[in-house]
This record gives sequence, C-alpha cells and structure tokens, in this order.
Amino acid sequence: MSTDLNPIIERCRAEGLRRTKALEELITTLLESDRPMTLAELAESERLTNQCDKATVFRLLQRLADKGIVRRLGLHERAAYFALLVPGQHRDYLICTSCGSIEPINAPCPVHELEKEIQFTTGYKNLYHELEFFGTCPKCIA
Amino acid sequence: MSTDLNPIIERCRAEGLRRTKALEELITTLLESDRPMTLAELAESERLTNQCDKATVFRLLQRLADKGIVRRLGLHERAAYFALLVPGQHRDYLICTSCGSIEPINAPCPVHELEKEIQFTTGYKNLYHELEFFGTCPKCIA
DNA sequence: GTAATTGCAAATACTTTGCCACGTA
DNA sequence: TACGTGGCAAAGTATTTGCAATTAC
Repeated sequence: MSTDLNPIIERCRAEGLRRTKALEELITTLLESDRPMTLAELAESERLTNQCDKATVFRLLQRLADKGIVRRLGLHERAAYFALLVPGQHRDYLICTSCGSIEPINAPCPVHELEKEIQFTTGYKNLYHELEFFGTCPKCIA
Repeated sequence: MSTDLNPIIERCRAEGLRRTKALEELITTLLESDRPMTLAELAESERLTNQCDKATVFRLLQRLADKGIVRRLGLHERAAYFALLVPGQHRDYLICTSCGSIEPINAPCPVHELEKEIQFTTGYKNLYHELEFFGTCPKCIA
C-alpha cells in the first residue's frame, strides 16, 4: 500500500483515540500488509510482538472497527457459516450489520467474467467466489 | 429453495456416506433455509435438536464439506480477519483453499453497479461489500 | 489531574477430538 | 460381519472481559 501513516493517525485522533506507540505500530503493520490479517498474526508480528499484549491489539482493533477505520471481515457472528452447494446455483447475500439478518440476493451475480479472467491470469484452479453485501436494513434504520 | 432432497442424498450416497436420519434432517434443514447457517443454529433447529448431538452435526458438515456438498463460508482460518479501511480504496482477494495464502486482486471490482441497485431496491443504507475468490494456487497444484 | 489505555490473568465461546456403543449396508 | 456413524464428555483454540497500574493529553 502506498498510503501514509499520519493521515490515518489523524483520523484516529479525530475520533478521540490517543496516539500511542501500539496504535502507530498496529496501523503501520496493517499498512504494510496488502491483505487482511488475523489478531494472532498482528499480535505476533515483528512490530507488535514486543510492543504490547494481544489483548491490547484486540481492543485497538475493536475501537478502530467501531470508528470505521478498520473492518472485520466475514459474516460477523463468531461462528462459522455453512451453506448447501447446489450445482449450477450460486447465491450472494445481503447482511444487516445491525441486526445480523441475512437474505439471499436475486440479481444475477456480476462476477463470473472476472472469475474466468482471474483463472486465466493467475493459474488458480477450481475457482469459486463469495460475495456479500453489508449495510443497515430498513428496520434497523427506523 | 426449490431443490429436492433425494438427488442430494444420492450424491451423498455416491460419495460413500450412509443414509441416516441425521443426514436427511440436516440436508432438509439446509434446503429449507435460504441462507447460510451456523453450527449452533443447525444443531438447535427444529428438525435436529432432538435428532442428534451437536458433535454429530459438526462431523456431518465436515464430511459434506469434504465431499463438496456443503461449503463453509469465510476466510477459512478459524480466526477473524481485519483490514485497514482506506477511503476511496476497495480490495478484493484471491485465497488458496489449500495453503491459505491471500493476495489482493488488481482488477477493478465489477460489483459497484449491483451495489447501487441493491441500495435502491432494498432500502439498505451504508452499503459495502466483500468479494473473495477461492481456488487452488499454482504452487499447490504442482 | 482525568480519562483513556494497557498488561496480566481469568472467563467465555465455539470448535474439535477420543472412545466406545450403535446402525447401515 | 464390517465399517461408517452417533453420543457424551473432555480438550483445544480464539475471543473477550475484569481490574489495577500506567500513560496521554
């Protein structure tokens, strides 16, 4: 990533977070990574392992997610989700970030072209994808 | 879902699974649900709660996932993933189901149109999406 | 000085396994 | 009969919290 540390720290400050060494190192680690990371990976990463406790990293991530500065990926409940795989059928989902409701999307999935392209350019085999939309549902807005 | 139970059971049989009451009820429950479900939801669902133990549901799901009949959603490690949220920047990922490596995708994301449409038709607010491609990477194929 | 932040340890939550009994083929 | 499957209970792993001490502002 080519983004700079300071503007992000400024956003944190604007949200009322204090500028601590742990915060700086955490943001820097995420900036240097070009992919999502787990709590364990972060806590044991070079910059953080001797800097602070895993619980601190956890709480930082929690605050940052609250403020919209990081995002926790996945279907949000702590548990794993399972779905039946019906040949020739593909489902994408719409999930309310407030009440957690999940509903299937009817619209045709616009990703298949890209999927083929990725298969071609990267050499990955057996490609499939997961696509989820998140937002606040009408009930939760009211 | 409008799909029928028997063909799926037949696929299970073809994969060497035995036709048990628990298997039938589990598949039926997943068929009746139009969204992914957690282990706990399944184990406590009407059809299964007095039918079998949670461990049984777990092992069934495990076998079915092995055979490609159900899919476990998400980034596959048991842990939660976190990513920095950079305004104006969106990332999709390509993940190897064998070695677990994650890399960002450069191609422009083809989902924004659909996202707007969903926002319009469903009344959800603050929409965003997550898109991941899964497959076997070239290294793991070799 | 005050409130946010941290470390450490303990508590939860969800997942996974061992072992022996049981049911399907 | 043979081997996949099931129940129950225990172990494993990741997340989350309590509380007193510390630090940023």
